[in-house]
Amino acid sequence: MEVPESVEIAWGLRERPGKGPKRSLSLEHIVEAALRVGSAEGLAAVSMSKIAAELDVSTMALYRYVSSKGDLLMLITDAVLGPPPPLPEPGDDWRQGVHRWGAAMRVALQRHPWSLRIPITGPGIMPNHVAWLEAGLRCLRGTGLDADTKLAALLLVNGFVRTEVALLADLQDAHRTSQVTDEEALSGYGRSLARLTDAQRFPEIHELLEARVFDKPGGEDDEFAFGMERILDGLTVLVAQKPPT
Amino acid sequence: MEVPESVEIAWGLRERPGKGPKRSLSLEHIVEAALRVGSAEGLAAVSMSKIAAELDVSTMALYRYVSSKGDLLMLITDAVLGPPPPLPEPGDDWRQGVHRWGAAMRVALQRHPWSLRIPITGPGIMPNHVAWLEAGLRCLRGTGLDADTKLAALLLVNGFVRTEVALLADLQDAHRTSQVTDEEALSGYGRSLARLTDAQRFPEIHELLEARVFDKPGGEDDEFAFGMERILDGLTVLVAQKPPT
DNA sequence: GCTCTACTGTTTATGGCATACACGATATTG
DNA sequence: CAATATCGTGTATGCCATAAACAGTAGAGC
Repeated sequence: MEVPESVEIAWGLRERPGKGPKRSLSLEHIVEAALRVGSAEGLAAVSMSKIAAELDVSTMALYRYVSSKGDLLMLITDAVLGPPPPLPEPGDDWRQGVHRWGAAMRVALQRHPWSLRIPITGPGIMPNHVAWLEAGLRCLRGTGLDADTKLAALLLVNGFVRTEVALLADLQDAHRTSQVTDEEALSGYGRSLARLTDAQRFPEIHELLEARVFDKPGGEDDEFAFGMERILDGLTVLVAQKPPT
Repeated sequence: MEVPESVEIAWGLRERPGKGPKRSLSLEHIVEAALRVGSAEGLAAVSMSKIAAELDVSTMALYRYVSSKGDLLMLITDAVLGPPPPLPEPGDDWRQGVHRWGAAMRVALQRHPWSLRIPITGPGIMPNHVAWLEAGLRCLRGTGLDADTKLAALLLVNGFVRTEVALLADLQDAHRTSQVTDEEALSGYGRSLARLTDAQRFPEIHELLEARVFDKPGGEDDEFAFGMERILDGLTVLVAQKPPT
C-alpha cells in the first residue's frame, strides 16, 4: 500500500525541516560514490562501509539519508538509467521510436553493467523508470494497440535490453577476475564445451563448434541488433492487424 | 581456460579414491536441501549454515562436497532447470518446437522462481544447460539459419523466459513479505503510480491507469504467450527469407 | 540574547555470513 | 598391521547490515 521511503525521497515528496546541523552529504553524492565503487570493483564491493569510506564518512552516516541498503540499491538503479531522451524524435514512426528507445536504454545501462546484478524487487516506481515508460508509450502512439498490449510490448523490449547488457557484464567480470580478454573468455567457453560434449550425444552443439561460433570476437552489437529486429518484426505483425489511428 | 570444480563434478569427471571414511552426504542431497530452503524462505536464506542445518550437519561439512558457495549456486541453477524434454516432438515444425522449448523451460523455472535471482556468472556450461541448448538447436533444424543465428535466436527466447519468470518471483516475494495477494500488489502499484504521476507530465501513463491495466489479476500466462508469439513471429520473418533445407 | 529541541555524524555492539585452518576419527591400501 | 588420504567438526577471522546510545549543532520560540 505505502511506497518505500527512498521512492518518496526520489520523487521529492520529503520535506526537510532544517532544524539541526547542516548536512554534509546528499543523496546525489552518496549515489555517485556508490557508482564509483561499483564501477571499480563490481556489485559485490558495493557495501555501506566502502561507500562511506569513499566519502570519508562513517558507515552509519549513510543511514541518515537512506533507510536501508535496499533503498540505496533502488536509487542506484534509477541513477544508472538516468532520464530518457526526448522520444520519439520528430520524423519517427513507431518502429523507429521503439528501436531508439531500446538502443538508448542499452547505452544507459552499459555505463554500469554491474548494476544489472541488483535483484529487482518489483515493478519500477522510481522517477526515471516511470519517465522511460512514458517515453516508450509515446513511441507506441498511433499503433492502435490497446493499453495492455503496449505495456506488454515495452516490457518485452525492456527485458531484452536488460538481458543483453547483463550478458556483457558477465564477460566484463570474467575479464576483471581472471585477467583474460573477452575474446579469450568466449573461445575458452567453446573449448570447454568441446571438451565436455561428445559428437554422438550433442550433434547440434558439435555443429556449432565446427562453425567456430565462439571464436569470433565482439558480436555483442550484432547480437543486440538481431534480437531487437526480431522483436520489432514480431510487433510489426501485430500492428499490421490493427487499424491505425 | 579451466572449468570450475563443480562443473567437472556435475559432468561426472571427478574420481573418488574411496580412501577415508564413508561420506554421509551427496551432492544431490545438498542441492535438494538448498532447494527446500530456497523455496521456503527465498534466495536470501540460502546460506551454507541454513543448508547444513537442514541436513543436520555442520556448516563446514558442505565444503567437502563443494568448493564454494558460488559452486553450489551453479549446481542449484542446473538442478532447477532439470533435463529438457525430448524435443522437438514428432510432428513439430520449428515454430512449434521452439514454442514448446520455451514453454517447457518456463514450467521448469517456475518450480523455483527464487533461483532466478542467482547472478549469472557466464554462459551455461552445466550439463542440463547444455542439454537444453542441444534440444533448442534440434528444434531449429531445417530452418536454413546459420549457426550464429540459431544461437542468437535461442538466447533471445531463453532471456525472455527467464525475465518473465523473474517478474513472477517479485510478486511472490511481495506476497511473502507483506502478506498481500498478487492482485493487491499489482493494484497497489497502480495506485502508487497514480499518486506519483500527474496527468500533465505523464499523459500516456495516465491513459494506462484509466484503462485499469493494473487492476486485472493473473495476466502472467497471457503476457508470456504474448511475448513468445511476438518473438516467434519475428523469427518467422527471418526464416521465410531463407531457403529451407 | 537564551533555551529547547530536532537533527546531525560517530562510536560501539550484535548477529549473521563465507570460509581458512587444525583436529581427531575412519576406512582403504600397502 | 601400519600408513595415509579423506571424513565431519570446532574454532577463528574478517566482512557485512544495522540497532542503540551519544555528543555536538543550529534553527524556533521566548
